[in-house]
Amino acid sequence: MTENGQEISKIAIDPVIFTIHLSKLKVLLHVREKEPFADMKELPGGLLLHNETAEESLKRKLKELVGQENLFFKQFYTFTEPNRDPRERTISIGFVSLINEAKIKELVRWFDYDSIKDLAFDHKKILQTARNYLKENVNSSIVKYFMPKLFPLNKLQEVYEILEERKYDNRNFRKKMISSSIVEEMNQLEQNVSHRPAKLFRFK
Amino acid sequence: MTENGQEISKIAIDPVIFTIHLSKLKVLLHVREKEPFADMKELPGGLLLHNETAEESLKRKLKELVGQENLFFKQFYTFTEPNRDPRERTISIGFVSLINEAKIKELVRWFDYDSIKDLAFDHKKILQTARNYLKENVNSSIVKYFMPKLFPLNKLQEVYEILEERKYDNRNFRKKMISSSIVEEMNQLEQNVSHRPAKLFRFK
DNA sequence: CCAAAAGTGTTAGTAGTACACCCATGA
DNA sequence: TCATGGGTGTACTACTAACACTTTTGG
Repeated sequence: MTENGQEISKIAIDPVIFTIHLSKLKVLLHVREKEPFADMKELPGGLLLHNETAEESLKRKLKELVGQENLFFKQFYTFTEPNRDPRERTISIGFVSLINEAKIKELVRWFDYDSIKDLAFDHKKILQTARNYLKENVNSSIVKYFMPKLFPLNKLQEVYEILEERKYDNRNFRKKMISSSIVEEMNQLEQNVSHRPAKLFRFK
Repeated sequence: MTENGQEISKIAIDPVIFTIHLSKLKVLLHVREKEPFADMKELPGGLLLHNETAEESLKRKLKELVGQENLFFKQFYTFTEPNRDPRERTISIGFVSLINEAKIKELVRWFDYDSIKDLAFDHKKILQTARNYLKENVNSSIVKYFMPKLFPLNKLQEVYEILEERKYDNRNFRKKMISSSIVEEMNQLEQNVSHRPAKLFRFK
């Protein structure tokens, strides 16, 4: 605190990185080694360095975490509770980031969103706010980031359903995607499946 | 800067307070007295105090600025450019806030959004981001904050048109508002107008 | 009686919803 | 031939868009 009562603070970014794997929404978490909250899980955030914007800091973090810096990301809220970090005041800029499972090397640190219990600090609240943001902003340009280049329409439908927590009618869903030119059919079929192979589509 | 390169920063809030007066979108601005940017206009922001969340700080500011603290407000983005304040690092949490013109005592410090030129710091950018946020999030629960308790439907249409920068067909607009139960007719007429008086409505 | 803004209905097109069976493939 | 998921059409409803004239009031 400076002498006139104006606060100075550390600045953190907390990325909530989502992916979909085996029909489940997953989030990247760390296990804390040190106090406070030792052994609890936390979002893989970090502090802003000198001369760095929040977005630059996030990109640095994404590269470190998943080896890539050109993922989708979006600021969704800044958390400013004075005691959210018991050590010293730290405000945290929350980001939602999305990654396609095919780009992930190891799945160890990814946890089912629905099974996540307590997290360190206020990270449970940050996580829920991010989930809510994601749910309210589902559209084809968001969903795109979860999909591989080529995919069957039914996989696309599944991703929409997981993100929005609702069901679509299969016939209506296909009609909508095709007629609104969101996707286009490629001349390829799914391989190595023990049922009728699906036609593959891509985003236009 | 702390010794390991981790940045500490002052934390500001910058409220972009909108109202509509005489069919124009207006914003509350201050004229700076001191350097840097002396005599230029700026958003009426301020620094977070010790033990204060961004939202508490904003409410304190709103009370000071317009005498009320229960206005609509929403965080829309946090600005973190390292040199956005030439004196020392300050990040700013941007808020959109809305007020009905009837609650404003003096209109001196309110400026037409469309006529605002350069502002101090990065406030022009903050202002444009806020305007954009507002435009993309127009709905009846936002528009409500611009309206008095009772209003003619045509005034409501005008507010939608200003916020969204588009026109509505008068007949279709009225049908939609009434049939979707957003508003209800009261048994009162406009007073003291030199033309056919309009029926007054309120939000349900 | 004029100026000013309020108020009113119909039609056509588009988008969304509900619904049940056959198809192609591998095992 | 069976199990598995892929793939298809029609009818109804709801919403959106286009469009022009009459009404009520004060001055």
